Amino acid sequence: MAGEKITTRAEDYSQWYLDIVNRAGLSENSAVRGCMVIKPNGYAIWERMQRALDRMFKETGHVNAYFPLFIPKSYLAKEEEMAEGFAKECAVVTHYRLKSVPGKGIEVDPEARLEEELIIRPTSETIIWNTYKNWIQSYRDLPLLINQWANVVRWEMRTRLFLRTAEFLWQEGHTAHATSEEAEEETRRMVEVYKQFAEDYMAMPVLVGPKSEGQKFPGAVYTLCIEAMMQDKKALQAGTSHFLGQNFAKAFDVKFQSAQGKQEFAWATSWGVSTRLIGGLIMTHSDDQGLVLPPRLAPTHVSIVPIGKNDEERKAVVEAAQKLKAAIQALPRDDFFGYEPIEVKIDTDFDKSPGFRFNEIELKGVPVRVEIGPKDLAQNACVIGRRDIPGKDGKLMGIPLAEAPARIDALLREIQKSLFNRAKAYRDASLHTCDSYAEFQERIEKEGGFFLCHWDGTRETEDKIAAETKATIRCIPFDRPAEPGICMVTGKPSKGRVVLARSY
RNA sequence: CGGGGCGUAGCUCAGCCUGGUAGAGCGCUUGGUUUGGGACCAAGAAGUCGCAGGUUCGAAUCCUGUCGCCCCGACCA
Repeated sequence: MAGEKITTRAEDYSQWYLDIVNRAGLSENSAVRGCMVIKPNGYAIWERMQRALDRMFKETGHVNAYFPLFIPKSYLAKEEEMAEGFAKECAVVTHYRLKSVPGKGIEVDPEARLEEELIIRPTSETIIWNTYKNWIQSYRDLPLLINQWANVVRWEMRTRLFLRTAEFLWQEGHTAHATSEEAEEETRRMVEVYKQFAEDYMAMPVLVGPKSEGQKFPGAVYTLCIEAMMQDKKALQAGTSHFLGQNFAKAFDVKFQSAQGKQEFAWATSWGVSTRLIGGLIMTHSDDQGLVLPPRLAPTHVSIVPIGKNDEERKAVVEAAQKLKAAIQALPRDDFFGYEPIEVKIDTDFDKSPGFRFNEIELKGVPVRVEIGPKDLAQNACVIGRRDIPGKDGKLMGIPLAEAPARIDALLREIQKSLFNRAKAYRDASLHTCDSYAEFQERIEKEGGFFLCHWDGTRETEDKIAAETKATIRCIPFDRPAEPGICMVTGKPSKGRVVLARSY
């Protein structure tokens, strides 16, 4: 396995993605169809994401709680649109006991059929609003701002590691408010939190805005999203925030008494991001050498590679590496790394050649690599390599060891910025304005990308475009120019441009 | 659920057409030599050939069934 190069993006983009996931040890397919095992290297990235997001949720007034995995089947039926949207992909629990059958092993005990079948949550609105009914009586109980970190199951027909799996990890925020305005504010606030997380931590530029009617969450009045462009120019829905109106309050009879003494239904939002973000992270930054991680989400920030031929040399370079590690970790901490120390690993695997070790570290996406060999030590220096410029090109030679910690600290911040800038330049270069449907059809096929086009706002036209081009309306960006025009398909009036793209 | 492909060592795969002792490369283990961009030598461990049945003196190989995986399509807030 080691020693082999990964498939290049130009050769086969899907295979490249799978190679990165495999070789960087992020996840693998499990014995259960459609379900992945998240391996330690992959889970460490998720933990970093969780930490940053959780802090942002707390800062906006939310608290965590936990609701059950199982949902009575009848709950799903209470909100009609949701039932319709999710019915086709629900796993159902029908029995609560097995029995041992001599000669046949273990079988489901037919005597142990559940009176009411349970579905495994595809999302938790129903069980949560059923609970909120008991929690909300007065306007003084509002707003209720709750988040949960959980797993959900959606029985997908075709799965891809991280991007679409039958079971995945996510967070789902579920809030209740006294007024429509407050709930809409919350919906907007949380999509902005997602944007900030995507751009500041993942270094992944996103478009922000509502989904079209055809693409919104079932049960929502409207859905806001962040939408990112991958390196193959396909779109990835990276996070969604839904304004649910009073749909769930009505379905579960959640009323409160207002200050004026009236009984009113509560207003709801829900919002979520998932382990899919890891797929987005990979496809935004990684290259043909392997994974590239933005420093703020990298589990290891710096790998030090001591180089030496014999015990005497090795002892000296390892000592220098340890001293450097201590000096880096003693740097003052700030918000950039969440007030945590810079993570430094020392790679003492002298049995492998230095070249092999450099390549392995690049493959794993570590942002900064430091090389310390006898030649460096002779002049009290080291070599610093940056992952965003792989190979020898990114090496800074002869950095004095005394200066190295400060240089590394600055470099990590620079890499974070440069990854974002590079991704944004790439995205912007493939963000086109297009007024002719014929031109759109040709370009979406030949070059791909995001296309800002006029659309008449109807479901029929959206469906027609999807059927003919496999492209969907990804987002109606908030910052689109207020520029009325005519729909490129039907010639009917359009209020402004929407973003069309093929997507994951 | 339709169309195509594939199940042989941890991984990638050859062997199957034309039945006759289970193979290679990588990885792994041990020992030695190496080490500044994917080192080398030697020895070694490792496989119910997806599963079940059938044909045959004899099946990885032929036949039937079955399970699983991958790709394309349908589906996907």
